[in-house]
Amino acid sequence: MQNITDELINKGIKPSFIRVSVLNYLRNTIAHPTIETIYNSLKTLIPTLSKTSVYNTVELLADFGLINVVTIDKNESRYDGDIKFHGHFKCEKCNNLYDFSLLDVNYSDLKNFIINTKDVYFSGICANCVKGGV
Amino acid sequence: MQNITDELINKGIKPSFIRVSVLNYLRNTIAHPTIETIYNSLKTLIPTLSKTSVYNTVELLADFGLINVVTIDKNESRYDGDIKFHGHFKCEKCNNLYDFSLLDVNYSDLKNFIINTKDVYFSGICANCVKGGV
DNA sequence: TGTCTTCTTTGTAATGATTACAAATTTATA
DNA sequence: TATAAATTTGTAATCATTACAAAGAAGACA
Ligand SMILES: [Mn+2]
Ligand SMILES: [Mn+2]
Ligand SMILES: [Zn+2]
Ligand SMILES: [Zn+2]
Repeated sequence: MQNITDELINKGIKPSFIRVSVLNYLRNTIAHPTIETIYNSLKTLIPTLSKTSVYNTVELLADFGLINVVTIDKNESRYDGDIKFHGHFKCEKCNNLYDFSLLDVNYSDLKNFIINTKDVYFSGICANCVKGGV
Repeated sequence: MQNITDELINKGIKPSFIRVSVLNYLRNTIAHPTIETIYNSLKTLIPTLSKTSVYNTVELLADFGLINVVTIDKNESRYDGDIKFHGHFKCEKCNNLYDFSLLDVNYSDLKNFIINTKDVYFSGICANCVKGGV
């Protein structure tokens, strides 16, 4: 938890309880939760929490590069506390999001372009659903 | 235009005027237009056109694999008449969408997964905006 | 401590793309 | 032509996200 606080301070962000809680939550889940899920998960820890604060907080954290926004879902953003470069797979059956390693993305045609973000989104059926699901 | 009609027929889709027009429009632009843009562009050709029909049509075309939906834009889908595998770059300054060649995407960790779609989205500043924009 | 200022958090309303759906229109079939 | 089926349209509903002003908490200073 101290490291989370330090991460915020190092970026010049005041480590309010909400900010520390949201960042800590995202750093300790692989679920790539939605706003709704983050909100519900922290509600017991922070009973006065508002959904607007969750929106505000993830926007702030994303702006400072502390988390990533995963827009693989067309109608609901998901948030990722893992900012190492990796790909995302969405299962069309169970809707779970999986991380996978990206060794390299080999491209051309972008001479003189400045590339700031690289997102790789796959979709299909996950191994668990392939062999019968739950 | 005949080839567009045939494409629809080959998929078992009745080639109504709207369907042929939308598919033909998407096959002849590199702009990756939004629903709004498609609607406005075809309004002169089809004065009675409704936005709902544009939604219905692109959904149908996408379901049959005749076009691709590009969800690089968080709040508005874009549609692509080019179904060959390629990446998309979104310029944060001019908001234009650019195609680029993807030689290969080298990944691991997806053993026993069935992969149906692969999307590669980059963002940053395009070459034109880098050297001063318009 | 009390006052003033600034930052954070909250609740509510507005926005806007997408979806739902039934009526109207067109097209196919007998 | 009459009937059925498919397509198209207009309007209303949905719902994630954004805007915004009020409320609350924290910091500075005397
Ligand atoms: Mn991830
Ligand atoms: Mn394209
Ligand atoms: Zn699955
Ligand atoms: Zn540009």
